[in-house]
Amino acid sequence: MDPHLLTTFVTVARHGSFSAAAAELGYTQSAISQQIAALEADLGLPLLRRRPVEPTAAGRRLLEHAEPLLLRLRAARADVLRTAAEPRHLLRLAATPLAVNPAVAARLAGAGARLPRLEVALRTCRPDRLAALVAEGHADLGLAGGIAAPSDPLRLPDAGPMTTAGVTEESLVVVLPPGHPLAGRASLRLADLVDARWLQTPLCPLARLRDLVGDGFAAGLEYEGDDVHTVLTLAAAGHGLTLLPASAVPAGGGVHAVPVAAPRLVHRVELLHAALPPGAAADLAAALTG
Amino acid sequence: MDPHLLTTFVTVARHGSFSAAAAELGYTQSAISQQIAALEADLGLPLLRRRPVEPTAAGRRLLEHAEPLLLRLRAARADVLRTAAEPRHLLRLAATPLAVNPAVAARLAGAGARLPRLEVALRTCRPDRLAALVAEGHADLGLAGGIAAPSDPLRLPDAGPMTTAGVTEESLVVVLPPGHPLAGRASLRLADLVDARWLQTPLCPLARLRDLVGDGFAAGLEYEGDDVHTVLTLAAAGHGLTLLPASAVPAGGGVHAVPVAAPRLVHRVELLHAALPPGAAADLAAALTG
DNA sequence: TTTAGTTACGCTATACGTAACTATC
DNA sequence: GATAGTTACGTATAGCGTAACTAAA
Repeated sequence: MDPHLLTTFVTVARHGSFSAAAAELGYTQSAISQQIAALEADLGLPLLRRRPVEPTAAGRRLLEHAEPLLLRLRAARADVLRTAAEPRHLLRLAATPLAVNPAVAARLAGAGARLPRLEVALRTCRPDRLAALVAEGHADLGLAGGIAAPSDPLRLPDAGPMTTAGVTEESLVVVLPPGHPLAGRASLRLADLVDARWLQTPLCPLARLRDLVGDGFAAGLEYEGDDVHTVLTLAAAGHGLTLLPASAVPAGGGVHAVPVAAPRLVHRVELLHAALPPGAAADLAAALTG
Repeated sequence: MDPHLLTTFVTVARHGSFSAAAAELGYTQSAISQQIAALEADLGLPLLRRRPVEPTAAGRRLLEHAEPLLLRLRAARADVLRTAAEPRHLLRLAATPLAVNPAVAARLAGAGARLPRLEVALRTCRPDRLAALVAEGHADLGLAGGIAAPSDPLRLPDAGPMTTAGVTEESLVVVLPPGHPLAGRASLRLADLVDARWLQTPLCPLARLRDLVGDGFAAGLEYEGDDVHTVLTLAAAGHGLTLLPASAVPAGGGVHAVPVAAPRLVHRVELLHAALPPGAAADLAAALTG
């Protein structure tokens, strides 16, 4: 269970090919073969079927573990190295697109005005990747947005010890295409929409909805990106329903936004960070959460 | 960041000695010295100060990561091996002491009556160790008890992908020593007790209370075991207050049990398991959750 | 001076690449 | 027969133990 072998294993599984993995990792194909053999010998189980290369049942199980394991390993290394890192003048802020809502943007602007020496680089990413970005040290601060019950914390992928703090909570709306029979309603109950077709997006993962509401929420179209505009366009074209914070749906933007009456859910934004680098990071964090 | 070196590092840190770690791990002291040196060279940072042996700031940071990392590694191995394990006739059930409450015990008895071929070995352990026990495959099923808001899941230490299902929820009482001024009350608000002295026990961790209620809850005496009787005895002797499910406090047992009015909290029991071994395990799980 | 971690050095086992082999499409 | 993974084998090196060394109590 050497992480080195684990990395090789996930690479082979991803490519479905020893040779391709060898090329990516800078080894010969023979070395990859030997590494996989070593891993299989260690566990005493075949992990891959050959020709075509695909994981066995045990291999699939291992894949589920390997990715988060390797992530945590990288996170641990990054965290330890951070304790000895140079002070940075530039603060790297990563956020999910919906996390930068009007309230958060205003606080950011306020902090920028009050802290003239603060330099912030902002990038957005999918919610499911944000924690990894912060944990691995590619961002100093993370603003994660997600769906949760009021004042409940978000369920973030576990990437090691991290500090989280609630920032804002905003009510959710169901995004309906024009002409939808329910478009005129003042509010909607999600329980009445479990049988509708929904967009599967990282911004509103259906698995999370099933978790919070119950079974149903069949996926219409799956969109793997994190762009709100694209989601709105897809929703307007009737590919499926989705849930967004009210402020993210423009008035008269071709879709109808109907508030969610039950269950009580919000779009919650949380600030997360590992050890903060010295400097303005703590000030910015205070400005965002305070 | 080889797990092998990580294991050596945590062992050395725990013992505060290279030689003691060498003895435990079956190496020479020289090998340990070389392993620590290799780890420090890999990270480019000193992790331990010598004579006396104690972790540096970076070392302390690494220790926080290393334990859960190694746990997950063992859990991954156990989980993969489980896919090829022989069917077991004996089902190993691990539970926190408070998880085996009257309702759960009755369901267990019912399952035993309906499934004559079911053989169950039950062991108890501290709540914070239960997830690890199940993840590492030392138990097939786990019954975890803990304090949570009603219908909220427990916060279990993350030891990899695991299935959880709620089993029971029971109201909580404050355990007061005889003669306590509040003993006569019909109910109590925890917010009024934040300044009292509390028992620090794995069954009712004060960190969790601070999380759910707010600051305060100073620790009187810390008890590291998982024995309910001991906790009751300590509470009766006035070492501090604690929270227990109502069914765990015997009537006329030398202590007063006063229901908690606010915030709304319960003692929740959850069933957790990784991949279930073939056989009666699924039946028992169904009997407990159904 | 004793105790405890480090360094030098030799040995072995591991892990890689080259190249020959083999099985599958 | 071409493609792709395996096996054999030679070499480099990483990791351990023995033993000599060094620094702190």
